[in-house]
Amino acid sequence: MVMRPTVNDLAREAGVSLATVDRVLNARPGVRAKTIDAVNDAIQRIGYVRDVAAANLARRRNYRLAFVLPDTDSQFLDAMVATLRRGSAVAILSRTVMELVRFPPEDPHVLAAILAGLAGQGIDGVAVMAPETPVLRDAIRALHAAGIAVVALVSDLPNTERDHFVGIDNRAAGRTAGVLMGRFLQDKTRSVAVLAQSMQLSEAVERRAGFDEVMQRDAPGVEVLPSLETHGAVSLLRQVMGDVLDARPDIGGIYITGIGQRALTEVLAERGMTGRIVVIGHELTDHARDALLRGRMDAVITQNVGHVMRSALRVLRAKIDGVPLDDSQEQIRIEIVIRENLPGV
Amino acid sequence: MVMRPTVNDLAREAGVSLATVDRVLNARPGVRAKTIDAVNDAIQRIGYVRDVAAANLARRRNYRLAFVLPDTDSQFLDAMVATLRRGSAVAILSRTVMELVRFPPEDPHVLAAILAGLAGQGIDGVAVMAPETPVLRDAIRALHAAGIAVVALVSDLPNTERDHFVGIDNRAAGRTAGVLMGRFLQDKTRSVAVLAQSMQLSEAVERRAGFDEVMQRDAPGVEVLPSLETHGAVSLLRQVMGDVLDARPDIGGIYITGIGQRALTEVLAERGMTGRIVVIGHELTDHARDALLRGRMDAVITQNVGHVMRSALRVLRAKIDGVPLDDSQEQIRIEIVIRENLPGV
DNA sequence: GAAGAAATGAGGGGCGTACCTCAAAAATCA
DNA sequence: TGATTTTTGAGGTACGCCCCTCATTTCTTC
Repeated sequence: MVMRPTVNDLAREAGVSLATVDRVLNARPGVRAKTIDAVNDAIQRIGYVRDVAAANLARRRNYRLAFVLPDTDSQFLDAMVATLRRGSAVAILSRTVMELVRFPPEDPHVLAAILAGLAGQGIDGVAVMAPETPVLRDAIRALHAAGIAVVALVSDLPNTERDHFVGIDNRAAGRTAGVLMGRFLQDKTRSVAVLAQSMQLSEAVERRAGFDEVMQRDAPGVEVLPSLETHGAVSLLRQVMGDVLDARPDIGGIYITGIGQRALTEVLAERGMTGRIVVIGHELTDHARDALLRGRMDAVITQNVGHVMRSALRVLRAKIDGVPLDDSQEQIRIEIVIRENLPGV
Repeated sequence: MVMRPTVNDLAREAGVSLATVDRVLNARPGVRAKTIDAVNDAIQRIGYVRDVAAANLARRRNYRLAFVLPDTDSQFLDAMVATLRRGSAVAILSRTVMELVRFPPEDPHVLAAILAGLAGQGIDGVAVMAPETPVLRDAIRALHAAGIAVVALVSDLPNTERDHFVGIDNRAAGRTAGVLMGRFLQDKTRSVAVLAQSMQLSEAVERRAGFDEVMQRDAPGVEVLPSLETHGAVSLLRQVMGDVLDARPDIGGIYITGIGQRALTEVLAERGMTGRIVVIGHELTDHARDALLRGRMDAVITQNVGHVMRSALRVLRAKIDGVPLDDSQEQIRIEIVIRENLPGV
C-alpha cells in the first residue's frame, strides 16, 4: 500500500497548522517568509505532492479550451476536427471541454477578433492553427496578458508569445521527404516536380526548403523544378500537371508539399503512369492511405493527428496548472508511412 | 461551466435513493432487477459517467503494476528500464506504482515462479515481455484466473490468456525493412546479408519472414543470405561478419533483425565500408541513433519505447477498472527513422 | 392476513484538498 | 508598555464518491 503524504502530514512535519499549509500551498497572503520556507522545507523532506485529483474536485475546476482552426476544406482539417470531436468525449472525463472554433482562412482580422472574443468568455487555453500575421501576434499577446495559455498547432508561430508549439519541424519533414525521394528515384531520373498546393501556411515553404537542401546534397544530378502552385482549383491543377508531364517526360518523381494528392494521383492513373513516377507527399489522409495501398503513392510524411490533439490538450492543461511537462512525450514524430507500415484504421 | 450529473442527479432521475444508486453502481447485492434497470435507464437518459477521480479518492485506490522484463544486457532493455523509472514518477501521481521485475532469460520456469509469486502480492496488473512457453501459458492463465490484468509487451503471446498486446506487428516491421532495403540498394547489388542476433524472442523470426516476403517481391534478383546467428558473442560476430564479407563481395546490404548493431557497424567502419553497404536495423537505441547520425546505418525500424510503456500503463489501468480503451491511441506505430527525421533527445 | 424475508431509504463518516470565518497569538510600532 | 497590525490556528463546509449501519417499507409465502 502506497501512502502519499497529505497536507496533514505536511502540517505536522512543518510544525504549523493546516490553515498555514493551505495558505502556503495556494499562495495566499499573510504568511511570513520564514514560515513559507519552513513549509517548503517540509515539502522537500517528506516529498509532498499535491493530489491534483482531490484538488480539482474541491475546486470544482473545469478547463475550457478552444481549438481555433481555419475553415479550409481539406481532408487533413477534417481529420483534425474528427479527432477533436472524438477526443472531447474523453476530455470531459477529466473535466475539460474542448470547443471548436473555425475562422475564414483569408482574413486575419476576423481571426484576431475571434481570439479577442475568447478572452472574455472564461476560456483557459487556446490552441490555434493559423499563419502568423501582425494582428495575430497582437491577439496572442493579449491572450497571454489575460493569463490564457496559448499553443500553436501544426504550424508554428515563432515570433508570438505562444507558450508552446505542437507539431513537427516542417523543414526536417521536407528533408525527410528529400532523402526518400533521392533513394527511391530511378538512376536515370533527371528531374523532379514539386506541387505546392498550399494551405496558406508557412509549411509548404519550409518543406520545400528542406527538400531542396537534401536533394541538392544527395541527388545533385536531379533538377528540382519550380513549385507548381494552383491555389486549390482542381481543374487547374489537372491541366497544369498535364502540361508539365508533357513538357518534361524526364520527370521521375513528384513531391507534394501540401494538399492536392488526390487530383495528382488521379492524373497519373489516367495517363497510366502510376508506379512509374515516385510520388511522395505529406499528411496521412484517407486518400493518401488509399493511394499508398493502391501503389499510387510511394511514401507519406506525416504527423499523427491524434497525438497532436492529445499533446495540445496535455500541454494546455500543464500550462494552465503551471506544472512542468514531459518534453519527450510531447515531441511529435515525423512519421514515414509506406504501404508496409500503414497503421490500421 | 460544465456540470456533469452526479450520483444525486442520478438518484433523483431514477426515483430511488442514493443508497440504491450506490448499490447498483457498485454491483452490491439486494436490489431488484427492475430497480437496477430503472437506474441504468436513468444513467442513459442523463448521461451519467462516474467521476473516476473522486471514486478513486474515496476508495483510496492504488494500482500496483508489475513490469516483468528479461534480464538481458541490451540497450533496448536499458531504454525500457530507464523509461519505466522515469514513468514511475508520473504514475505515482495517478496512484499507481510500477514495479520492475527481471528474470533470467534462459529459464522459463523461473519466470513462471516469479509470476506465480506476484499473484499473492496484491498486484493488480502485469506487463510481461518474454518468449511464449508452456509454463508461461500456465502462469498467465493462473494470473488471469486470479483477476489480474495481463498484457504482453513488445513480443506478443498470442496463445495465452493475455488481455492485450502492446507492441508492433513484427512481420509488418520486417516487411517495412524489406521495402526500404529494396529501394535503398544499388542496382548492381546481388545479395543481402541478415544478422539475427536474437533476444530469444520470436521477433527475429517474424521480422525475417516479413523481410523475405517483400524482398522476393520487390527485388527478386537479390539473394537474401541465410541468417547469421552468433548468440550474443561480440568477438564471434566480428569474425563471422568478416568471413561473410570476404566470401561475398557482392553484398550490398545488411539487415539486422535484433541486436548487434554496434559490433556490425564497427566492423564495417574498420573495413572502410561505411556508406557502401546499406544497413537497416531495428530499435532506436543510443547506438543506432549515433550510427544514423554518422551515416553508419541508413534506416532504423523502431517502436517508441515511451509510447509502449505509457500504452501498457493505460491498458492495464483500463482493464483493471473494466473500462473500454481507445484503440487508436493504443496502437503502437512502426516508425521508420532515418537521419533526417531523428527525434531530438 | 400475519409472519418472515427481501428491498429500499436515511444518514453518517471518510478520502485529500480548497476556501472561508473568527479568534488567539505574535510581532511591530509609537 | 500599550496599542495596533500582522500572522497563525481552529474549525467548518464543500467537492463526488465509497462504504457502512439501522430503520422502514414492500414483497412473499403459507
